[in-house]
Amino acid sequence: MIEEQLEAWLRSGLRIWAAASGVEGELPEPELLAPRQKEHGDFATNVALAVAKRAGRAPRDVATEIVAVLEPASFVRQVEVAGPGFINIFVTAEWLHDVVRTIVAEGPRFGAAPPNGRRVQVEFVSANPTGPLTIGHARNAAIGDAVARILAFAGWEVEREYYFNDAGGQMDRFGASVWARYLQALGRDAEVPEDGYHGDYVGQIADSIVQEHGDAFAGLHEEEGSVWARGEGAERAMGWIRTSLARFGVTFDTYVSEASLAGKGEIAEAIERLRAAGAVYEAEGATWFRSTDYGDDKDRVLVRANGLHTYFAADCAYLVDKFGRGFDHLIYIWGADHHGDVTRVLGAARALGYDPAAIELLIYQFVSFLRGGVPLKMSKRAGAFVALDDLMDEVGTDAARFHLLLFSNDHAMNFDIEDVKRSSMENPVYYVQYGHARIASILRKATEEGISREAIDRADLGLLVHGSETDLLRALADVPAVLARAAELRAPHRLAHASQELAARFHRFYTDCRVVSDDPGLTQARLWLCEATKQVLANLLGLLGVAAPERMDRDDA
RNA sequence: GCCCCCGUAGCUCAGGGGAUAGAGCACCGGCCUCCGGAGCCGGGGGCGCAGGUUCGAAUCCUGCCGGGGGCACCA
Repeated sequence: MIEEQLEAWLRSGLRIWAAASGVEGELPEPELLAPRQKEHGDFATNVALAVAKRAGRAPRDVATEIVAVLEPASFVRQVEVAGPGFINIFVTAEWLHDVVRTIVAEGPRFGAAPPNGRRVQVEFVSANPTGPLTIGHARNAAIGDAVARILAFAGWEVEREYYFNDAGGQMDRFGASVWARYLQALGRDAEVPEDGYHGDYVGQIADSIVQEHGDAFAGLHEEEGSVWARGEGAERAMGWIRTSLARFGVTFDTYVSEASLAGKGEIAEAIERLRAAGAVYEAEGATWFRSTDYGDDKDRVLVRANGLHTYFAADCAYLVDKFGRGFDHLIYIWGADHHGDVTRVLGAARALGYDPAAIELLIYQFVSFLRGGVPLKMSKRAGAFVALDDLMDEVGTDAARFHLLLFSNDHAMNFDIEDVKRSSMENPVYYVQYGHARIASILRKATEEGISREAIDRADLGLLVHGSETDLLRALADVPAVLARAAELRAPHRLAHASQELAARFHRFYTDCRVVSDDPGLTQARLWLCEATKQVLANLLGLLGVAAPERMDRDDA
C-alpha cells in the first residue's frame, strides 16, 4: 500500500532533518492524514507540528526544512507546506491509475490482508431454542456475521459459534408448555402454565410432534413428559432457527450446548479450578465465586442452594471449553443488557489463568423496533413478538441487514418497519445496489455493441483525468484502509458508509462521463474503471452479507 | 445509588487530536437528442452545558444536564 511507502519516505526525511538540525531522541512516527480538501493533497502529515516544540522552532519553518531534505520519490508529484505546518503530498496520476489494475488483479480479495496465523472465535446469536428467532436477535446476527466476515478478510482464521442453553428454568417452562400443547393436540385436558410459553408456535411444535410420534408418549407422567417435550421442542425450534439464519445469510461452523458442557464434566471442572485458585467459597447453602476480587460489585453464585448450577457457572465452563480449543482470541457479541456480566466473566477468566486481553465482549446497543412510529412489544413467552422471518418477508433480507449495519454498534438505533419498507426507493441499500446493477448494465451494453474489453495491460488508464474519474479512483484507493480500520474496530457500519460513498462517486462519474463512446481508447479505460468499481462494491456488500445484483427490477419503484 | 452506551443540521446518523465538521431523509430551485432518473447539480441550516489537557478538541479528562439500557441462587 502506498501509505506504507509514504510513511517510510517521510521517516527517512525526518531522520535526515533531525540529524542536520541537531534534534535528538526518539522521533515521532510520521502520521498520514486524509485531507478533507482536495487542494490539501492526496495525503498530508503533521510530523512538523509534532516535532516543532522539541526543536524549539516555528512549525512552518520545520515543515519547510523537512520538505527540503525529502528525497525524490517516484510516486510523489508534489509536496507543499500549508496551514500551521502541515506537509501536503500529491501523488502521481499513475499511482491512482494503478489502483484499477490492482483491483482487477486481486478481484474479491482487493484490500484483504494475508493470513495472520491467528485463530479467532466469534460467538453470536446464541438464542435459546424456545421458539423462532425474533427481531430481537436481528442486530446480533447481522453484526456477528459481518464481524466474522470482516475479520476473515483481515487475515484471521475465523470460527463462528452458536451457543445455546438447553437446560435450566426457561427451558423447563418451555418443556412444560410444549407438553401441555401436545396433550391438547391429542384432545386431552392440559393447560399451559401461566409462566410458560403461550405463543401460537408452541401449538405448531406440538402438532409436529403428534405427526411424528402420535400419542406414543402421552402416557408419560407430567414430569417425564415435560422433559421429553422439552427435547422434542428444542429440536424443532433449533431447526427453525437454522432455517431463518440461513435465509438471513448467516451460517455457523459449530453449535455448542450447555448440556454438552455439563455432559463433559466441564462445569464441575471449571468450578474446581476456580476453587483451586482460591476464588470460591460456600455460604447460605450456595457456592460462590468471589468476583469482588476482580472488580465486580458483588460475588456471584455458581451453584444454587437447590444444587443446580447457574448460567454463570456454565459461562465459566464455556470459557474453559473455548480456550481448550486453542483459539488465540475470543469475541462474544452481546446486547447491551448483558454488559453487567462483563466484569464477572473477565474476572473468572483471570481466576482460571487466562489472559483477559484475549477475550473481547463486543457490546452493541439496543434496537427499538417500531411500526409506523409505534413500538413493537416483544415477549416470546406472551407470544407477542415479530419473528425474524416476518421481518425478512416485509422489508427484505438485504434492506434489513444493511439497515442494521448502518449505525455504529455503540448507538441505540430505531428500526421502523414501515419506514424501511416505505422508503425502499431511497433506502441506501438500494442506492448502492443500484450502482452495482447500473455498472453491470453498462458492461452488458458494451458487450451488446460488440465492444470487447482488451487486456487491462493494453488499456491506457492515463486517459482517466476527469475530476469525477479521479474522485472515483480516490474512493477506490481508500477502500483497503477502510477495511483495515473496520476490522480493527469491529465496525461493520464503516463499510456500509464506504459503499454509499463509492456508489455516490460512481453515480456522479456516470452522469459526467459517457463510458461507451466513439473514442475506443477512452471507452476501454472507462470500462475498466467500471469493472473495478463493480468489483469493490460487490466486495463491500459481500462483507455486509448483502447481495450485489446484476440487475434490479425497475418496476419495483 | 453504582455500571455501560448515547447527545453533531428540522429528522436519522457518519466523523482514526488537525486545515472551511459531512451524508441520507425532509424542504426549495435546477438537469433527460445519448450507456438504467432507484440518478445528477445547487441552496439554507449544527458539535447539550461548564471547566481542563494540547501548538491545535466534535474527538481525550473531570463535573453537570438530558435520553436509553443494566444492576438475580433468571437466561
